Amino acid sequence: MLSLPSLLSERIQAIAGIDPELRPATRPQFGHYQTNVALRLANAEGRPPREVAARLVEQIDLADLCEPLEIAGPGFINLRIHTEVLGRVATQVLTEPKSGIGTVEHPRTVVIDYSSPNVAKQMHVGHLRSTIIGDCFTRVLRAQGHTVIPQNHIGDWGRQFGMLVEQILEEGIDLRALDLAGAEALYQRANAHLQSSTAFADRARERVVLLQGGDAETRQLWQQLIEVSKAGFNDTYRRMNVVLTDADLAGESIYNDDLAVVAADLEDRGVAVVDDGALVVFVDGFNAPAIIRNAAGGFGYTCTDLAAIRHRVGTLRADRLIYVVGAPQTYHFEQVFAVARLAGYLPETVTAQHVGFGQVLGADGKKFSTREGTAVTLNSLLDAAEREAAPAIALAAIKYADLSSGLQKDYTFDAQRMVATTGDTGPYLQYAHARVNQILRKAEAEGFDGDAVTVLAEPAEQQVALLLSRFGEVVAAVGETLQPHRLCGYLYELAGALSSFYEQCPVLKSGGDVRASRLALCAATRKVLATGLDLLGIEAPERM
RNA sequence: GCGCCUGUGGCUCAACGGAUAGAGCAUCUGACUACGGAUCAGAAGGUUGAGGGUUCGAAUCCCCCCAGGCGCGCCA
Repeated sequence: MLSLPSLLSERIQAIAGIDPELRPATRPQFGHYQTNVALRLANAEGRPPREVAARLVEQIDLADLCEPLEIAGPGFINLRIHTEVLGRVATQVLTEPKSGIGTVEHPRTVVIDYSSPNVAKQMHVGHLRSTIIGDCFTRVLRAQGHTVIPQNHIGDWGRQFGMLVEQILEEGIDLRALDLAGAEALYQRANAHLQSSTAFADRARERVVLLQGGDAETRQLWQQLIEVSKAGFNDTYRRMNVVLTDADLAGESIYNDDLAVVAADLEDRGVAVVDDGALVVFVDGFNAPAIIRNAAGGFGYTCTDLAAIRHRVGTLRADRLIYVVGAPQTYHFEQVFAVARLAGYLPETVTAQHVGFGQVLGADGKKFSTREGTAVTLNSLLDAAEREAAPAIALAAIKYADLSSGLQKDYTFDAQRMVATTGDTGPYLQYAHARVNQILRKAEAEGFDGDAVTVLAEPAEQQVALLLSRFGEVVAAVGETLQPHRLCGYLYELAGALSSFYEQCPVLKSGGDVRASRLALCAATRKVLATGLDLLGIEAPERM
């Protein structure tokens, strides 16, 4: 079914010939929607905007959906939806399984690269955002009918394993008794050892060769480190209530055998050239070449990312790639994408997007770190929020704080502000849901009788219905623009409209058709709040 | 040196080239024998970092500055 806003747009476009860029009205007196289509056409036609608007209003056929169109200001056309139509749409939101979220016409196969912690290190602040944002994308795109393949690109390969394995052997550690925090402590000891002893550094280097060569003992210890780390990651994922599973693990190591293949392929086809002993690709617009293989013969993360693209497009059949990785990596991904295009690993039909996000800052507005100067662990952030509120609320608070402002910006982790139940916060939305749920619970106890929104006499009722009709559009916009804060803003507006509504309009105490209609409106709102919060990865409690 | 991001009321953030720049927090006024006041209604608070330009129209686009952050060949 075509959503109400798209239906209106289509009708206007049929006459105007261009996308009307329909927008919610900026003020109540301007109705429900406005379009500036006449203003834009006036330029091309060389006629006064209001004259153009008058012609359009005469020809556009919207009598079944709207009150008579109005021309206002410099030439805006304002639309006011019939209340019967609003009621019908609100009822559909209640009736339809997907609450107005449209299934996309052309489903895509989307690979989303997110979370990506490193083996033998606890998850830190940086992983918080990637995990929350990626989880939201997975939920939204799946709801739209896309096939989503999350890829948790964990750091399970590289030189650090040389020193880790050597340290394990030297200390005689039994890895089965180790947890992730213990593994991280081991990492730090190994690193210090590496700095202080050239003999150890030499052994670590040799151990890397053994690991790459498939030496059994080395591989076994490496594998055990991964198991220990996975257990730790999964504890955190469970705590965060995200959809990632072991099936989504696709660590760097799985591309190990492809690295030399990619390098040879690029070199053979002349995409890459040897320069200063390294195999590199020069790309226009980049002031440094992409290094595929360093002069020592090693492969860096550029090569790994290229191999991953090849795999994701060639084997997983993805036609959209999304990387949820911090903003500092923007340059890297632009370059990797450019190289992949040159090499043909990324055909024109496949889109690739890096969703860079800003840093999480401490309460002092500076880079988040412990007193010792090390990065703050993700679990300690969850702990901090849980000191302010119950776990389900604390988690909602963190996720909402993370998703509700633009992703590019840094944001300050302020536990007290996040868990506030007033204002634009996760807990406020949860509260709105819990409260409307209480009304419905009582109604259900005495025989729920609202299944259609039929009466919308009050402005507060109309406002709720109007917002409900926009849900599908908002979700579609998030799927397209990858901006979760739009959904947050929408849900906050809906929760506010709901609060105003039940302040002004008694539900249980009203009677007859009005009561039934208001109950249906409540039910539709509860459904959209719960569905919307779920898309953000936030639980909608029945009571608080 | 080059490049990217950010700059909006005291604070935290919206605004997809459009009407009088919107919210929340904090502050001040109101509304409770309540469908849970964890709420609602209202007030006050802005030359959108500065200056030019494009446009019928600029927080938004272009140019030049200023401030802060982050990147830019052999780590990932």
